[in-house]
Amino acid sequence: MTNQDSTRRFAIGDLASEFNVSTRTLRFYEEKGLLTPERIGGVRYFNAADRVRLRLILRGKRLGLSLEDSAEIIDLYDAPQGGKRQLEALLAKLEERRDWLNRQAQDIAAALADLSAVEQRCRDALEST
Amino acid sequence: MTNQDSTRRFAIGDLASEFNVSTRTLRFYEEKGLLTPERIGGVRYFNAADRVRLRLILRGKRLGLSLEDSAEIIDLYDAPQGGKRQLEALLAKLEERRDWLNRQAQDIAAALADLSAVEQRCRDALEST
DNA sequence: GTGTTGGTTTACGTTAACGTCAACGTCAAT
DNA sequence: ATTGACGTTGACGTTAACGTAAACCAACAC
Repeated sequence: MTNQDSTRRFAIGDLASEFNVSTRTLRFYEEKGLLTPERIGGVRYFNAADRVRLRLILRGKRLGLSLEDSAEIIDLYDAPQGGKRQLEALLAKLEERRDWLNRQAQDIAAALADLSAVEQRCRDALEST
Repeated sequence: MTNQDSTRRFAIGDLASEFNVSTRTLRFYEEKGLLTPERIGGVRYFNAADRVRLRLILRGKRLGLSLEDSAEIIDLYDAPQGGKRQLEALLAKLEERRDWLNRQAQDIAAALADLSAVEQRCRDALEST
């Protein structure tokens, strides 16, 4: 049962093809401190945590975040430790993020509404053919 | 009652401050064919349609679209005319867009879920203080 | 008439996020 | 021993989306 567990390591090519990004991209992410693969004889080996971070980075990208923003957020996520002061600051940041995500959701809802309207006009136009 | 109506024109500075973008940005958008202001003695005057397009462009940006993508979509929206063939092609494109928007919504939902989890851990950590 | 405000064009600069070589090492298979 | 697949480090190239500066015009305020 200890197969797909958290001790697994991934070569750069494997991770790249799994997430459909280039190896260059992964090296770039390491360079930027977004990923921190282990090095064995110069060769990179990514672990499960790196994989999770990569997933979050790519989701962030899809949502229109810069790598820097994603990095900041992910670091926040990894960080629920520290004093009361720190934790409260973290909660505040999380609140900001939540607001942002809700605004994004509103934009999407609006876009979907617009799209439906256009679609309707389009169907009407097809009717009158 | 004909005040804020569709015949209004906007100077570049007005539109810029209303949408909180630079005038450079508006000129750039014109250059790219995203906006097509009228010219009176060399000076740009934007109309209500330009304003709508600008709103859509900025929403597209927030959702992570490139200007080119936004342009294509907006042009689609403006275009429900043409033959049956065209209309059906348009419907297909709209469907793609809808799928994309739904995926975006899923990403947001996932991000919100993650955020809630972190928030919970954070509150727990605050409890044990 | 001389600022101040708001517009114009032209053109070079900048940043992010990689792409794209080049030149090289390494290990297993033929 | 050489071929091929996979890895490495530079280092320069590219594209999008503007920023920024220079040099200019037009109108209005004082």
